[in-house]
Amino acid sequence: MGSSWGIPRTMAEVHALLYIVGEPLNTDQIMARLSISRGSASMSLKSLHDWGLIARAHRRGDRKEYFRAEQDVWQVFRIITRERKRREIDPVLMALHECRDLTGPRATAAMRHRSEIEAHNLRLDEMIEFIRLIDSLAEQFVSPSGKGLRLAVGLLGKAV
Amino acid sequence: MGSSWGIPRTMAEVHALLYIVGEPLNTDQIMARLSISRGSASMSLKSLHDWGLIARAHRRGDRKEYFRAEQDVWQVFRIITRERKRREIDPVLMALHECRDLTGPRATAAMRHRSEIEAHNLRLDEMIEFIRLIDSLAEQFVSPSGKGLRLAVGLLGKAV
DNA sequence: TGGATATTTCAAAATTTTCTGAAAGCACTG
DNA sequence: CAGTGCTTTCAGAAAATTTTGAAATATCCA
Repeated sequence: MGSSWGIPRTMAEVHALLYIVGEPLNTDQIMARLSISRGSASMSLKSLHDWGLIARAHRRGDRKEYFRAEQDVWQVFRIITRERKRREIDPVLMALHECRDLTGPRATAAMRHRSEIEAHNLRLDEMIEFIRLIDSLAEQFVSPSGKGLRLAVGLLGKAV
Repeated sequence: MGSSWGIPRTMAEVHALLYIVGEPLNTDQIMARLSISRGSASMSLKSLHDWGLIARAHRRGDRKEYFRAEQDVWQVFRIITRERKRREIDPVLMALHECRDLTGPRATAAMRHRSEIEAHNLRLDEMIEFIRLIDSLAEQFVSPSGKGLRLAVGLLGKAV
């Protein structure tokens, strides 16, 4: 599933395994089950943990680290959305602002190509405004309260 | 921008160029401007055209084909969302259904691991239901009427 | 602290994705 | 229907991404 979601294949597989198995597994179990290398397993687990999709767990009498996957699909979706927003929207907004700064009032002092620059700026502003909207929409979806997404589904369902 | 959006770099650049320039360009102009090969330009233009992000245009007295980019950011977003839904949600739904079929009533006839299979099925059903919701949400966003997205932004803005 | 076990790192290898450029294909014109 | 100009195709090249595996590092416990 995750491979079409912009997530490395192995990382997606590790998460899928932990999600489906439901109970905590350790690195060796994961390696064996998925036929992947130790390095790969370690990296995938680290990423998944950074994202918050899995939690460390320990068994007493066992020094190995075990990992358990978040089980709530809504929460999983929220986490993935947050990450995608971070990767796909935030940098774009920053880039747009940088572009805008380059042709701001100060930069147009040269007064050459004035109207052309202004046309570009209009277009840029329109785009910045738009991405801002999408950004705040995404923000709602990932809000920790968790209300945004359910609300959207509910509202749009009715609004059809 | 588009490179973090799951779109090939060159394709994104071609679209950006056409969008920013605003007026139609032909293949040679695009090649020159972006320093890319003819094949690459042709393929990118084909994809963009398939998506509906650019339209063919002709100048009289000129046999070359010109391309003009869709100028409305909302429409651009809708098109990209439609494509991403097609690539990221639809196949997942199909895969989930396939999985579900494998462990459906017929398959459990063997009666072994019965409860384990049922637990998996519950999980699977939960996920299918969830992805269905997301899918219909996306459907609203890409609806040709174009109301879905604006509505969502409006509603959620108020709902904060 | 030493030794044993578990985890992380990272350069090189494998894989996947994307681009190139030459050749084939098409369509118009004389 | 041959010539010209433009577009598309696709096998191989290049680039980007991901994985491996062994060495380095960290952790635990006697």
